[in-house]
Amino acid sequence: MKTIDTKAAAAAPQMRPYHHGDLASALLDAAERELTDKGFEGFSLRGVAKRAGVSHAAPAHHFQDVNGLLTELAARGFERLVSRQLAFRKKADPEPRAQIGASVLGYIAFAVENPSLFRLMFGSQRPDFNGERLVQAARSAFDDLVALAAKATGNSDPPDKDHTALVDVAGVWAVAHGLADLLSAGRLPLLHNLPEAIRNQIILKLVERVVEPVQPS
Amino acid sequence: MKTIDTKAAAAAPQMRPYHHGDLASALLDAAERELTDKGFEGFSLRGVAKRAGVSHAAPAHHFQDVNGLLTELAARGFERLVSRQLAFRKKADPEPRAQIGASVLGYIAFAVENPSLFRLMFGSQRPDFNGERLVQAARSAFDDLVALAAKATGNSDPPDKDHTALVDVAGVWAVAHGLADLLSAGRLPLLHNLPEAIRNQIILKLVERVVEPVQPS
DNA sequence: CCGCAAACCTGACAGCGTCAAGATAAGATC
DNA sequence: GATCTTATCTTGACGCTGTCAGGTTTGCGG
Repeated sequence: MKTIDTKAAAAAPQMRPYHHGDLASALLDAAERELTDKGFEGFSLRGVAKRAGVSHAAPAHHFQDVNGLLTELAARGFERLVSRQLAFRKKADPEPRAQIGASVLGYIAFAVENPSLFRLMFGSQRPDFNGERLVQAARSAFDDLVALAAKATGNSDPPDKDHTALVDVAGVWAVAHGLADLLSAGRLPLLHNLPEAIRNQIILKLVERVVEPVQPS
Repeated sequence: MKTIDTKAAAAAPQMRPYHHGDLASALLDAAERELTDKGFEGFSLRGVAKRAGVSHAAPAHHFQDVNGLLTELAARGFERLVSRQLAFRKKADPEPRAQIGASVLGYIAFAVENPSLFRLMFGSQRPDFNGERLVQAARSAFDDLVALAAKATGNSDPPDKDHTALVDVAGVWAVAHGLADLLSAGRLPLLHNLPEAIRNQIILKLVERVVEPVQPS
């Protein structure tokens, strides 16, 4: 008979509502809380299981091991990173360079809002970066930026032969990631202590410099 | 000064004396090997002790705990980061902007050469960043860059009121750190697969863009 | 209704960091 | 030179971790 818990079925109808209902996503939620609470170095699989209210060995049935769980967590992180950038772009001027600036601001905002997740995504070796899932999620963020840079500088097509296009992409990527990493770690007090408006202004100015080739008049 | 017992050393060189002589630095050496071998996430204090040939509890007499050892390791890392930058600067043109470029190349070279140590220094929360030792070592790297940027742009004195000087410093810092982090993690294959000469050329071009304020006239 | 397989639990194992207590060597004091 | 002191290092134990083996519950297909 249909003795399925209604709220569990409503929460994730496509998942298998066997015992717990949807332990897989419940574990992911718990894992994210564990990550933000304990940091990615204090992360514990047993702690996640306890948060989800299951035994310490239950996660093994949904994720191969703790690294598998972290891999899925990182993949979701990359997807959210992209959507954060898109949200910033939506509210910005459609002009390509403004879009790049908005993307960078979104990138940095994500890192500051989710420092532990950001470290897991870029600083950890525990997620499986050979897996299809994670690779694709990570690449989508990159491809987005490449396309934007190409539109802004007029250098079309993927950057290969011509290094000038490469400089643009690498520059934006580097500035965004460098600021994101330093700011999310609180390692750049000069910028960190500024009011957000001014800080964003500075960031945008930096992006302007990087993306615009120096014109020798 | 520590003098190893002569008869013990002469009689059986492979049989270590009860008192090591200079275990503190031996542990640091072993810790660095452990770090490069196992990565900063697989790092184990017991593994370090085994490498140094002592019992698992011996390190406690020289470092408060594993985080204390990692703190010292990170502090030495910052010192080496500075010296690596200085080495690059020595071989470069004394002109301020060339010096900045050399510094960035040194920064990146250090990160690529010591990826695990770099993560420990910037991505980990285990070292004690409140301790005097580590703070001073980390600041020296930063101050160096600030002084250089001031010299290059003509904006003297520490960057405080005027944000333009701040943009310069933050820009160079961000580009250097962003590229260093991404390259050392192999997360920027576009640049990573290029021959080093071309890669350095691109990096220098990027630094040029960031450090040079856009001149409207 | 029955059986089966998926989902979950209990218990065990080795490895980890750390504390307590004992053993040893080096130096100080007499 | 003998004894005391103290720093150094070892051994053993504790609770924590991730993972595996085997047993138990649960829902679904026959």
